[in-house]
Amino acid sequence: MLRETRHEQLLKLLREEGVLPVGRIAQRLGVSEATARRDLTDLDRAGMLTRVYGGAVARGPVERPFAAEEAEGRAGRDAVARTAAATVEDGETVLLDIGTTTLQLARRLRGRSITVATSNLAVYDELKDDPEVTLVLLGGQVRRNYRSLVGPLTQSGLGQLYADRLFLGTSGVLPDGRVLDTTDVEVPVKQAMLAAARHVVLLATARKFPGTGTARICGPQDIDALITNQASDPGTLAVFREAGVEVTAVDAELEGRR
Amino acid sequence: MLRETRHEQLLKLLREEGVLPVGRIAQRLGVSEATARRDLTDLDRAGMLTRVYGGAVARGPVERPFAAEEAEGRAGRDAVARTAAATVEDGETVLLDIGTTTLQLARRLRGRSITVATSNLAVYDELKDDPEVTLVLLGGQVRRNYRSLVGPLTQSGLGQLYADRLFLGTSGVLPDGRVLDTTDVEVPVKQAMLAAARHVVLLATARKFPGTGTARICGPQDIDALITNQASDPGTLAVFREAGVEVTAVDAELEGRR
DNA sequence: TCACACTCGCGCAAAGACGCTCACTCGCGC
DNA sequence: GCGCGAGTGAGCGTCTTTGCGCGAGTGTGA
Repeated sequence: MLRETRHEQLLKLLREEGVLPVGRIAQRLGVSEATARRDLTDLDRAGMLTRVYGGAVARGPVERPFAAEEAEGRAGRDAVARTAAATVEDGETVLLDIGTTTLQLARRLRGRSITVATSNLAVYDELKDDPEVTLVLLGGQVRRNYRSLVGPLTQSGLGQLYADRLFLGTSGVLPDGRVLDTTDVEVPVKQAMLAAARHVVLLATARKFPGTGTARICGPQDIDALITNQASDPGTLAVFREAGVEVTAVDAELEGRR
Repeated sequence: MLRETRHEQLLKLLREEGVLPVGRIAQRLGVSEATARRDLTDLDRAGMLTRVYGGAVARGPVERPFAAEEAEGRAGRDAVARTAAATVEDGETVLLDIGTTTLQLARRLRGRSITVATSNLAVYDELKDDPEVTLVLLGGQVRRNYRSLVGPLTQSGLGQLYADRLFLGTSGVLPDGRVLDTTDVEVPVKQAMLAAARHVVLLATARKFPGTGTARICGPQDIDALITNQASDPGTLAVFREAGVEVTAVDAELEGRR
C-alpha cells in the first residue's frame, strides 16, 4: 500500500475513533509498529493529528455524525421526520436505519402502538423508556461513533425480520438517483434492510442532494417513497418520480417549528 | 490504556459522581493510587477538576445526582464479579448473561482488551463508552423491566457466535444442582448461550442457594466452573464438585474492599 | 494539645514506548 | 545485469510512564 493511502486511512481511523494506541494503528493498517510510528510523527509534524505517548489523538472534532449534524439542517430534518411519522399506522412494524434523521423520526413515534426494529442505538436510547412501543434491536457489533450495530449478526438478524415499512437514511443522493453512504461497512446492512421490508421510504433532507458518500446502497427502483425538503434539487426528484417513487417535499420553514 | 483515554474516563466518572476519593478512582480506572494522583494533579493544573484532600470534585454540574445503588447483597456480588473478572484473559470473547451479577462483572471488565457479547442492556450501557472493549449486542426484543433482549432473534444470533467463556447468571440453584430461572422466556436464550461457549462459568451469590425460580436452565454437568460466596450452602457446592465443576467460593467481607 | 490515621509527594526500579541505526526488499534507470 | 534510492522491519540504547516504599504533611477526635 502506498504511504499516502496509508496516511489517509490512518487519519480516517483516527477521526472515527478519536484516540488510538500505536499497536492498534499498526494492526489496522497492516504494517509494523515502527512504520506506524513513522507515519504518526510525519502526520504530527504536518499538524494533522496530535501525538501522545503510546498513540495519537485526533486533532479537531472527532467525526461524530450525531454531534456534527445535530445543529445543521435541523429544521429540515424535523419536517421530514414529522411527515414520515404521519405515514405510520398503529400496529405496524417499522424498520429504522441509522442516522440522525431516523432518530428524529423515532422521537416523533414516541407513544405510538407500533413495533420498531432498528440497528440505531440512538433510537434505542430514545425509545427504551417508552412502554407503548415494542422495541426490537438487531444484533451486531457496536460502532460507538456512529451509534449503530453492524456486522454479520446484524445482517442475519434482518434475514429473520419482515417489516411493514423501512425508513432508510443516506449520506447523499446523486443526480441520477443513486443512493449513497460514506462507510462501506454499513452497506450490506442497509441492503439487507431493503430486502426485509414491504415498503421502502427514503428520508433525505435537502443537504443530501448531492451530499457525500462513496458506496452505492441502491437506486430509485428500490425505493417506494421519498420524503425530502422543497429546497432539494428538482432534477433529482424528477428522476425519482419517473422511477415511480412517490415523492413528498415538505417545506422546512412552514413545518419547521414545534 | 492510553493516558488520554484514562483522563477522559476519569472526568466522566467525576461528572457522574460529583466527588470521588483517590482510592475509588484508582479502582475504577484499573491503575494504582499513585497514578490516579498524578492524573488528578495533571487535570487539576489543566483546570478540568478541583483537587481536594483525599480525592477530587467535579468542576461544573454533576450529570447524575447519584443513582441509588442496590444495597442488598452488593458486597457478595462484587466479590464474585471481581473473581470472575480475574479469570478473563486479554483477547478473549466473553458472553454475559442478563442480571445484576453479570452487570457487576462488566464494570470489572472496563478497559480490558476483550470482546463482550451480551443480551444484557445494562451491560451495554456500562460498556458503551469504553473504547477498549469490543462490544457485540445480540439482537432481540427489548424487555424493559429486565433490561434484556429476548426472542428468536436472540437465539439465532447466539447460533452465530462462539465465545471463549460464558458467565451465566441465575435466580436460584436447587440442592441437587439444578440451575433455575424465574421467567420462561429467558430459558431458551440461556440454553442457546450454553451451546455457544467453550467454557461455562456460573455466577451465583450466597442468596441464590436455593433462591427462587421455576424453570430449569441446566444441571451441574453443563457447568465448568462455579463462582460463589463462602456463605453458600455447602451441600449444594459438594454436588457441583462431584459433577466435576471447579468451585470457587470467595468471602464477601475479605474481598469486599481493597 | 496530642496522637493517630490517612494522604501526599518524592525517589527508585521495572516495564514499555520511543527513535536511531542497520539490513533487506522492491522498483527504476542505465 | 547492476547500481541506486526510497521505504519497511528489526535490534538496541534511551527516555517516559507506572507502581511501590518511605518520610513528611494534614485532618480528626480525644
